Amino acid sequence: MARRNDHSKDEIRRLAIDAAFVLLNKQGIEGVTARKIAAEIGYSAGSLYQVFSNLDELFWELNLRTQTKLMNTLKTSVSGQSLSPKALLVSYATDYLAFSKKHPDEWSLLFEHRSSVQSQLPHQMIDQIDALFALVEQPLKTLKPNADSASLSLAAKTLWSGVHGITTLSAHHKLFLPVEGHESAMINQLVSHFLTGWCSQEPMVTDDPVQGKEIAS
Amino acid sequence: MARRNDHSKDEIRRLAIDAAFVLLNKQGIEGVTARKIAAEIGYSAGSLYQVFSNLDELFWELNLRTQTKLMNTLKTSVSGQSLSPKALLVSYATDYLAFSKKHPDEWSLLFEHRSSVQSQLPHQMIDQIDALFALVEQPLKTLKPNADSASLSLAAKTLWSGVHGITTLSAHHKLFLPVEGHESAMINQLVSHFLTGWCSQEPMVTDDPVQGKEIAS
DNA sequence: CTTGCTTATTAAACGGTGTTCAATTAACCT
DNA sequence: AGGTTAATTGAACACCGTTTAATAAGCAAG
Repeated sequence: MARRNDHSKDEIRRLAIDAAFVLLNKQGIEGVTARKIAAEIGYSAGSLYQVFSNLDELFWELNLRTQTKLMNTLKTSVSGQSLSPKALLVSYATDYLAFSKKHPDEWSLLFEHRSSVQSQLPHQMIDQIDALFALVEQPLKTLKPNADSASLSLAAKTLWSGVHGITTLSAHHKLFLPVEGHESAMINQLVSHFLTGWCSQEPMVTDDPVQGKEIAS
Repeated sequence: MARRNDHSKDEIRRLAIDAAFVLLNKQGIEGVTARKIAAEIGYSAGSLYQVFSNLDELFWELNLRTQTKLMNTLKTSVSGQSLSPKALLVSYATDYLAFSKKHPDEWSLLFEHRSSVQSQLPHQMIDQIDALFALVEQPLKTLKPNADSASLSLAAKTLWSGVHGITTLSAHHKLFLPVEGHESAMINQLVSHFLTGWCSQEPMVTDDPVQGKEIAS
């Protein structure tokens, strides 16, 4: 058959992404294949290549969708409430962890997918990342109103990397399989202690206790 | 051909793992395929299944090898030196990060590989993990000699999850691509602040600032 | 209304993957 | 020497992403 004109290219793109997202959550990453997506939307696999240059492009779209969803979750869950800076950060972190548990395959794809053609992430993705760190920096700025932008950015990245570490190890059941269910306590501990240390920190500390140790490239 | 008796089963197993390890580092995870491994050791792909029940089993062996190597790196790099607890932890963390940069594919396989048949990790792997956390708990115990085993364990897991988070986001170029090269500063900051907070902590704090927030399973 | 052009669509093919299996045959045992 | 055992392999199977030639539906012009 040819030129059915049932759907425009944009419609097919959206249909494919929708179907792939459902497949991702139903069957996991391995379940998202060109032929399955195509079958799901009533087209053949080849047709996908009229709309995506390759499957990687579709995976980027899935990840963008996941990240948008994650950001909306974080933003809306604390909306209205007026929490202390620390409570706010713990709340964000808890939601981050909860999201990874609720949508494990979306989360895995977001952080595990490696583009074969490592171009650079789409600007919408960068925007989402910026928005995430803006969210984290906000309560930090409340705690340290005089901190400059660079140190706020660094603190946010450090803290959130820690939260991400707890989340990713928990999600993949790595490194401490036997003892689970302690993630919540770990998040509380990490945020609490980091904030205590950060707030009690002398401004402008070089902070390099191990001399002569450099990272080998 | 049949029954060449060139090698025993154990020898073939070892040959295959060796070849796969070389392939992993030369061609990345995608480069480790049954046919390539077999060709490398002068056998056919089918022969691998006389020695492994499937390729997953071989991947476990690769990961075990990587983890052992990582542990040896951590242990030997600070041997002899007498560092402060904090400097010791920073040193471990720096080595952890450096390892991920030096052997990116080994590291990726270790933390990204998902067994299709999710049995349970081999006991040697569990032993290595225990050894890692023993290493981390040691300086923590120096800092807090009276801490009970459970809180030491929790602190070690929390701190190391944070270190792992920095490492994994750095290794995968995720979440903060634009600003790189700050990993070292982040590690220093994380360890410093966490230790400050942990040491100044009142013993037996329930530590739950956000009430009514539970993680949805 | 028919002709012809355009192009969306697909089935088939290509080279790859992990895995299985019948056939082969070398090594061992009697 | 002959028979048994089992290591080894090539081919097959069912997938995968991707490409492509063939098809045919829609459209524009005559």
